[in-house]
Order: sequence, then structure tokens, then C-alpha cells
Amino acid sequence: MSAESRKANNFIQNLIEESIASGQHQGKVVTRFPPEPNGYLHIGHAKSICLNFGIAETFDGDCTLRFDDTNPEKESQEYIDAITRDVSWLGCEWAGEVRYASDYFDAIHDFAVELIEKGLAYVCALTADEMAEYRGTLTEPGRNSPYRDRPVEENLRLFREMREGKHDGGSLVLRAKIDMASPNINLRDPILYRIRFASHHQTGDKWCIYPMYDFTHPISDAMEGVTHSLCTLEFEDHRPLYDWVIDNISAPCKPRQIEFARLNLNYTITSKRKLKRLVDEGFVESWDDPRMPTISGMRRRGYTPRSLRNFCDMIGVNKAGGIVDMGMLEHAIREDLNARAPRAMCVMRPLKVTLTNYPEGQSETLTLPVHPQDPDMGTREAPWTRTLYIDREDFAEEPPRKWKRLAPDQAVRLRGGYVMTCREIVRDDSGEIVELRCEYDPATLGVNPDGYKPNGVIHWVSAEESIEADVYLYDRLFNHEAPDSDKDVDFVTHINNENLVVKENVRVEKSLAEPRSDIPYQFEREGYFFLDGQRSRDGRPAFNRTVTLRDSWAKANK
RNA sequence: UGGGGUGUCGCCAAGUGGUAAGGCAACGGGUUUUGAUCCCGUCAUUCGCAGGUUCGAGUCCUGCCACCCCAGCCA
Repeated sequence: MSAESRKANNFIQNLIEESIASGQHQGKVVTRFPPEPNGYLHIGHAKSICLNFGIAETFDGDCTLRFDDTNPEKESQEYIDAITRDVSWLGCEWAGEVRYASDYFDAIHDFAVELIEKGLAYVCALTADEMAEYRGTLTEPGRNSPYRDRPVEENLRLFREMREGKHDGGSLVLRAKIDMASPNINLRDPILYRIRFASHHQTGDKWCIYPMYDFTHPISDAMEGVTHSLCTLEFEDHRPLYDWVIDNISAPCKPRQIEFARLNLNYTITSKRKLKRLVDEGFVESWDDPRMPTISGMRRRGYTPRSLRNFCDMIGVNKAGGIVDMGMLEHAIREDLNARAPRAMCVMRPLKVTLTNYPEGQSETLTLPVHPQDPDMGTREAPWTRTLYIDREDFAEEPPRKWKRLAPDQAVRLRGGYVMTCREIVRDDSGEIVELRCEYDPATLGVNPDGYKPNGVIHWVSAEESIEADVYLYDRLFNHEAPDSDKDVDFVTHINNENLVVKENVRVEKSLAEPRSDIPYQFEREGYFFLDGQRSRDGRPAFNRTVTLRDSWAKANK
């Protein structure tokens, strides 16, 4: 089954179909993707993005992009810009302008006043520590705050003073009056508003009180006419509060919150907080470091929007919360790139080969297909000269069983070129092999040799007519399947110290003299590579290895 | 030990009382000037466990067990 036809059919779609069938929201479907701009988006967000935008598309509805920006101290414009770029790179089109929860601060404030007037919210002066103590525990009910029964007028006055900046940060909060004995801790008079003298990236210094998530989110959803508010499982306990807010304010619409399991991928982490640590503590260079499971990092590494979308279709959506194998992500990108990537040759560890029977100073131009399975992609040219480079790993003085590469007195096909036989090994003073002297067979271009069989096909470049380049080879970021599974072990101790190998002075074929920055390449027999614009220099490109090719030889030899 | 969830092949995942889809991985075989791709085949008498209802149960009932989330003025 092709990736495209593997269409998601999940419990959320089924629920929405039911809600449409029962005539809710006049059959309209509106979803939203609501990131907080306190970090970069990662692969887990891709799942949520694909879900929310995918649902909207399936039901011919809308999906909005809304920044959940109620905690200015942790948020920034840099994150907003990065997130916007990533969502649109994934190919998602949000309905209307980008929204901000802060767009609704006035409305949210007015709804708070409405709750106070209804006797459903009060200003509380308990300190944070006292508040925790009054809250009770998982097994013991909480106790009512001594401020719980303030008269409405006093609450109104205090809340106004909070807004006017007449009280210190942290000194007062506005709380919902629900049930301090509820077995659901979220219902024990949750905080609605807190005082923060922090200037906000969108609203500047207009506010010194900021609404909490649990109050902001349902209102923002309602303001946007969201019909189905999809979020992750940890908010399941918050749904009664979400509904309480909607039911107790004059909400313009009644969205339904539905929870699904967040994505877990093995050998990596999907936590903005932890990813931020990797950046802040220098374990990686930046949020868009190609080792990062961020959308930006993966884009720079060479992942495509299509591969990420297909991956999300592949893993499905439910409430079971498992751990997806990295192999699935790798499959998704290989599947996409195999079909579309132009082929090229790159020698990672150059070993000089001299064709002793090829005239000095002579050269010829070979024509190779850009893609062996897709003639429509055209051809490319590669110069054939007396001196070539092959990969050191494609030569074995004492070949193991089933060796399909070069060895003494053995012949191999140079991909797209001639067959050559190794006749002599040249060593330096320390005994290291520095050159192979080979004999090529002029009768083998495009045809099999007479009377003998080449021992496989290897890649190569012309020594004189190839380009120097740098290549960045990545391995998994962590060497532990679930780096953050143990609360007693800091996840950074599981970082794989060999997560990056930089190969300087590799040689790529001449057709890559001016590589494109917008398409992935397959370096034959090596993997898929993507130009790194940040690290390339004039005349010396730098490539990131997106993913290796599958390698049954390497696997068999493990 | 309070509340909320989840348990179907090594991993992901369909399944909505009628006799266990699909994908990844793995393993065989074929094609191949990429040890790639592609193709073909194999891979759950069984659905966390134990009872029960039913002609019939992964699906319904009861009881266990395991794992995840919740006690931020974070989201």
C-alpha cells in the first residue's frame, strides 16, 4: 500500500462524524493548532499539526494557528517566527490570520468579571505555599481558602486593582470557586489569573495580570468557533474544568475537547523543555541542529514535509500511547527520497587509483542517469580520467567471504563506467596503502566483460575533476531507547557521544559543483544527503546525511 | 492508598457480537551496473489475566493484574 493511500482513520474522525450526524455545529468542523511560543516545534508537534489540519481538510473545515501566549516570561518572538515557518513548511494553511490568545485578553478579562459577578470566582491572598497546603493531596481533600467567601463587590474591586497594578506580583490571584474536595485536583478552585509584571511580546506593558491556560484555552477556542479541541492525554483531567469554563461564561460556542496520545519516539526526546536544555547547555549547536528532532532540525537535515506527513499517517492516532520505532521515521524519509532524489557519487574516504593502461592527460565524458528507475529525470555527465578515487572501505587486501568489492587481482565495475582489475598495492613508509594501480578494460563500458565477472559495483570520482566537500554524518542523539524514562537519571547522561562524525575532504562528482539547496541527493551506496547552507562555503559545499541507505551487508556483519 | 486513562504479533495499528486488516522490523526467494530500489513469499488458533453471558466474545458483564497522567501563581 502506498503511503498516500494509507489514510488515517482514527477514533477522532469517527467521533466527529457522529457529531456531524447528530447535527452539532451545523455540520461545521473547526480545529486549531495552539503552540506556546516557548521553544521550537518537534516531531511530536508534527503529529498534532497533521491531525488538526488533516481533520479540517477531511471535513472541509478550518484549522487556525493560535499562539497560546499567556506566560510572557518564557515566550519570545523568535519562537513565534520559527513555529510559523515550520507549520507553513509542513504545507499547512491556517484559516485567516495567525491568532494569539493575547488577542483575546480583553474578552478573557471580561469573562473573569462575569464569573466574579456570578459568585463563581474570587480573589485569593494565600501565598503559593499556603495554596499548596490548602489544596490537599491526591488522597486527601483540600480546604476552603479563608478568602473564598469575599463579597462580590470586594472581589470586583480587588480584581480591578490587580489589573491596575496596585498589588505586587504573586500577592493575589483570581480563583474559580468550584470544589476544594473534588477528587479531581484541577477542580479544587483553580487559579484563573495571576499578577506578573512582565512585558509581553505581543501586548507590551498593557497587562500585569495574565490568565492561566485552563481559563484561556476554552475561551480562545470558543472565540475562534472551534468545534473540536484536540489535545494530548495529560489534559484529560482538565476537561471537566474546560467544560466548567464554557458552561459558566456566555461563550459564543461550545467546543468539545478530545484527547489523544502524544508521540513518543525511541532514542530521542520530545519535550520542549529538555530540547531547550540541549541547546542551552551546548550539547547541540542550536534548535535547528540537524541532530535535533525539531521540525527545523529535520528540515536542515533533509527531511521533507511529505515524509513527515506520511510518517504521521503511518503511526495513527489513538489513546494508547506507545513508543514508535525510529525505523518508521527512517522508512518514511527513505520512501520519499528514493523516488525523488537525483543520484550522485561521493567518495568519503578517498583512496587513489591509477589506471595504468589509461593514457596520461587523456579524459572522456561518461553519461549517467540521474535516476536509474526514472529516465524522465535525465542524465548527468562524469569525467573519466587516469587517476580516480574510490572509497578505502571498498578495497580489502584479504576479502572476507561474500565480498562484492575490490580486492587484489579482482575486478569491479566502477558505477556507470568501466570494469577495472586491481594489479598492485602501493604503500607509504608506514605501510599504509596510499594507492592502487589498476588496469581498466576498455571493452566494458555499458557491457559485461568477456570471459570474467566483475566482483560487484563501487562508486568513484575522477581525482582531478571532482569537488572537495564536507560531509556531516549523524547517528542517533541518544544511545538509550528511552532517554528520559528514569526520573533518577538525567537524560543527558544518555547522549550518544558519537552522534556526529564530520568528514572533511570528501570528494563529490563534478556535477555537484553547484549543488542545489532545495533538493535532496542520493550519494549512491551511501545514503541521502542535503546541502547545508549554513556550513557551505564558496566552491566547497557541505552536506548533511539525512539517512543512510538500508545496508544488509553491514547488518549481516554486525 | 483518591481521580483520570491505556492494555490486539518485536514496534505502530485496524477492529463498534459473526469467526484477527495494514504498515515497520525480521526471515526466505527473484530481478538488479547502488550489498539500494523493486517483486514474490513467510510471520497472532489468538487479543493483559481469570471467570461469566451468548449458537457465537478482541468486542458484552464481573473480578484481578500491569503501565501512564494529575498535588506549577507552566502549557
